[in-house]
Amino acid sequence: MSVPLLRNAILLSVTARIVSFSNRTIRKMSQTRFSSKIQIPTSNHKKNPGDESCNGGSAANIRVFVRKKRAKKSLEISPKEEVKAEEPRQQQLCSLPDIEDFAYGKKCGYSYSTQAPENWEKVLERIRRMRSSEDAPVDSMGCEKAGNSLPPKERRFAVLVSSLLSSQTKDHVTHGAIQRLLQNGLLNPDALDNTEEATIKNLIYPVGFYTRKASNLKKIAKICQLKYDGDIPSTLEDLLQLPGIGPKMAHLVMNVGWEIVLGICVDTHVHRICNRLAWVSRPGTKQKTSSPEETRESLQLWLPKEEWVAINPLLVGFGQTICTPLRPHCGTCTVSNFCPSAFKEISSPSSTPKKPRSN
DNA sequence: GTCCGGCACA
DNA sequence: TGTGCGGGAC
Repeated sequence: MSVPLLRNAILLSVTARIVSFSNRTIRKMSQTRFSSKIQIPTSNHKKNPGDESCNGGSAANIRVFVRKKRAKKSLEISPKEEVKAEEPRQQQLCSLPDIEDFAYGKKCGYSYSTQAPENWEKVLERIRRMRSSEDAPVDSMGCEKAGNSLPPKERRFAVLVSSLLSSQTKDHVTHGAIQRLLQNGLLNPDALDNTEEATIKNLIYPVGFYTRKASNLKKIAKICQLKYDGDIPSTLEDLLQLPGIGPKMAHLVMNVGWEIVLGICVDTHVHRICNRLAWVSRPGTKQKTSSPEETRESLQLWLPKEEWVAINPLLVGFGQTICTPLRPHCGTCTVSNFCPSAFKEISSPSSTPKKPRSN
């Protein structure tokens, strides 16, 4: 399989996590729609690969943006801000390591280990095999094709909304909420902006944290209208300025919405499993990373970029079925002999992996 | 660290 | 019935 094709296939699997395509649809689409070359907006395309002076995708930069975002409590849009947002992107964006550039961390002055852990390829392969039955909730992606049938701009907005609603919410619940928004003509920034928060809240119920999400949706719709001409932000830093969008969701939206891979989407499963496998560590130490962001930063230093997108659905499903947060099923796990944490946490009395909840 | 909020599971 | 799930804001 050629590299672009492989990339498309990988991209598809993560797309599925968000917009919940059926597996059959994915297989079908990988032969059709995505067989063409991925289009990358020129404004976002990466700059000089060797330029380490600016690192748009680094955790350090993301933390700066998150800090800025938090400092900016109430998000008011003014023409002044709009001008500010137009700062040269060249200064904000920059390249991430090439696949072969494992020494990237050193180049950036980080003290993370850039050494790939022993046997990582074997471990990934075995996890892939364990996951081949596709019995994890992440694989049973309802049927949400709504976003997919929309024009690009609306599809991107649907991806953003899906991401926001999906956190800590079962896939079918997210799907239901998206469907209701769609049926009511609210899956676009203009309509959402002109809708009562209470209405949005009722429509998205019972997704997790629906009150806050309804409020965030309305704010996001307004921002998209005023600053992005009804589209979604096209850079990581702009996405991070949206209320309710943190590093994890921002990377997911970049990957799925814009089809640009700037970083690994690290959620709680990826964070937990990478630490259990000792694949990541705090800078200059062998201690576990303390946050998903730290995990992302550490993982990106050695994991080949080809794996950046695929790693999320792979480990999420693995984390849902076998390497569960509580009582991991080390007895049935085929990588336990490579895992320094195996059998060190209280295991479930039965060795049969149970069907966990979605997401 | 706590809170958000429904829900699955021990 | 209590608890943990999980990303983001504070």
